Amino acid sequence: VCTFNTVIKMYGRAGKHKEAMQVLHILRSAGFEPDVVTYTSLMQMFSNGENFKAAIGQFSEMQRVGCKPNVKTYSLAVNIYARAGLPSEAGRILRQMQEAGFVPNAVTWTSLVKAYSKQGMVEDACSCFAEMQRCGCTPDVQTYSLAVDIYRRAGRPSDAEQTLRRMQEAGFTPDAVTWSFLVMAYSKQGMAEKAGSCFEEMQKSGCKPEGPLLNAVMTAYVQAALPTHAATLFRRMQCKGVVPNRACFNTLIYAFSKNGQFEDAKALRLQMIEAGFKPN
RNA sequence: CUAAGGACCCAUCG
Repeated sequence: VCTFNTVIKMYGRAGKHKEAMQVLHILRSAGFEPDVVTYTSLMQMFSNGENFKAAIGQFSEMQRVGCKPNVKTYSLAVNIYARAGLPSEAGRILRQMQEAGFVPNAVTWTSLVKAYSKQGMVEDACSCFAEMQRCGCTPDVQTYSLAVDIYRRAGRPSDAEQTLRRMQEAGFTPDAVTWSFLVMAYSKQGMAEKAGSCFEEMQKSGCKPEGPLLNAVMTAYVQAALPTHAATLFRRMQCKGVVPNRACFNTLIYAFSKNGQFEDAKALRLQMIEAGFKPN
């Protein structure tokens, strides 16, 4: 079964749903029964393909045939409902999991926090984050990052920052993703100076500024009508060896165009191509 | 090392 599961996983990663399902049939005709890993792999495959109905279909099917989901399976089911924008269903799965005698872990809770925050349900997301801790589950970097994201979505940058500070007090080091949520929280409110100081603090703390984060800071400057700051930062970071990604180029080309700097925009487009990115 | 959670762009859909 392990062998078949591996093959299913590989087809799943390649997005080859039909082939994966064919392997499932071969598995059965070879006299084996799919196990919890088989079903979880299939759920993951459909979830990655954004076919949430099929993903949950596998979850139901396994239970129908008496294959018991485990913590990973339940966590994935919560995440599927989170991504599908169905937070109450996600919460239902977590309760169902507890009733079945399983203890939700950081992965499970993080998915549920995301389910609520994605739908803009700030209060529910926050109480979920609190309940997780009441249940004795310690949030990790990813959970804290999503907690910061709750306030970013809600347009509350100071609460976002407070969450990041609490995370540090709890002994965790914010990573590039955590910082990017905070930067975007400030960016959304036009608070470009705040975004810039986050960027500096982040670098001092030893976190490497990767493309997405650089883009978040540049976007903050552009939003605040400071395209020149964005351009300066872009060049300075390039000299420092930070590799800009496609998003950085797009942001800066947009900034130049909006500012009437068409020659700069055109030059950057060429530079973008040289860097191996195709303009769309 | 058979399966689960977080950011930007791209893609997709509206």
